[in-house]
Amino acid sequence: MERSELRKAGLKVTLPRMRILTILESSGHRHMSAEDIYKSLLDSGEDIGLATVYRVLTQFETAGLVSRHNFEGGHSVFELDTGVHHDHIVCNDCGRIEEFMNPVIENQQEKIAKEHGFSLAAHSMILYGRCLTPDCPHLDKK
Amino acid sequence: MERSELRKAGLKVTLPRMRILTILESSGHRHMSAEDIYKSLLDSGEDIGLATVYRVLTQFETAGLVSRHNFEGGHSVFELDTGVHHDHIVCNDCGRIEEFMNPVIENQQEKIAKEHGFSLAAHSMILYGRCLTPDCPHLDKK
DNA sequence: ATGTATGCAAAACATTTGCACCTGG
DNA sequence: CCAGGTGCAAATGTTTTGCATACAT
Repeated sequence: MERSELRKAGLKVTLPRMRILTILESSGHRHMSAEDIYKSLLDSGEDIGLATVYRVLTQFETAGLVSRHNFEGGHSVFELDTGVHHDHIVCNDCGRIEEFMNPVIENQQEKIAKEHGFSLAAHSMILYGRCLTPDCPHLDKK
Repeated sequence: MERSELRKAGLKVTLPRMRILTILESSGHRHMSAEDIYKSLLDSGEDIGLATVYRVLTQFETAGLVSRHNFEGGHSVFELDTGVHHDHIVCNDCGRIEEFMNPVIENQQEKIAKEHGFSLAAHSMILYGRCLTPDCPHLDKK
């Protein structure tokens, strides 16, 4: 149960935190911006401020419950941290986000860091392209 | 000469544009934020607005003279586009930025896109870590 | 009760835009 | 001369913060 996850992180079990966790778990989209989550809360009738959404997400990130990714265009997306590392490929047209994990790339990253005398702390790897699924809007664009 | 580069891009050869090009060419740092460039202009006594710096950089990016990278923390860095693709590894402590190009990673990216049914348009690959150079401040941090 | 959390509004950034004035070709 | 460029200030979009109030433990 998630109440214990919060307590473990030293966070009080509050309604906003529970609701935000629930949305991240049950929304159809694993990847959501703070604004997405905020709107989703409003839609379900909750009266939770956007500032709280940001505060809670930041705390969750610190606690390792959530991970944040900086996408192009200066906005972040959040997702539940399942503990399994992966990177992302994003469709420029429909916004679809898919996850991948490529061991070859992960290995090369370590190798590159070593070659440059760095100890690797993190990386951001995002592929941008166009998915060719039937409902992707780019097919209609002139 | 760079005047022709500008003309080729359909841009008038103006003082701000020349100055910004010069800074990008001759500054010790290949990677600069808009603010960095703006400050550098002020230091050399130029009276050029920050808005102009952004406008010019955006035009240069469109013209392929400059490339922009979205770094962590929601700010962009710009660099002269030499035509040679590369990615970046950044020191979290001293901000040092080094460039690399790894053919294995580039290949895997194409492969991943294919596997997911995407046509790849671009990618952002940034490694974050700590460089172990003698003057890097992290060595002093307690 | 008491230290945390929250809501709201205001602040902080990075970046963009509207507009009157200036300037390169 | 005149389209395009620039400075400045105001607007944007995203995220953070100050503060008085409300809540979990």
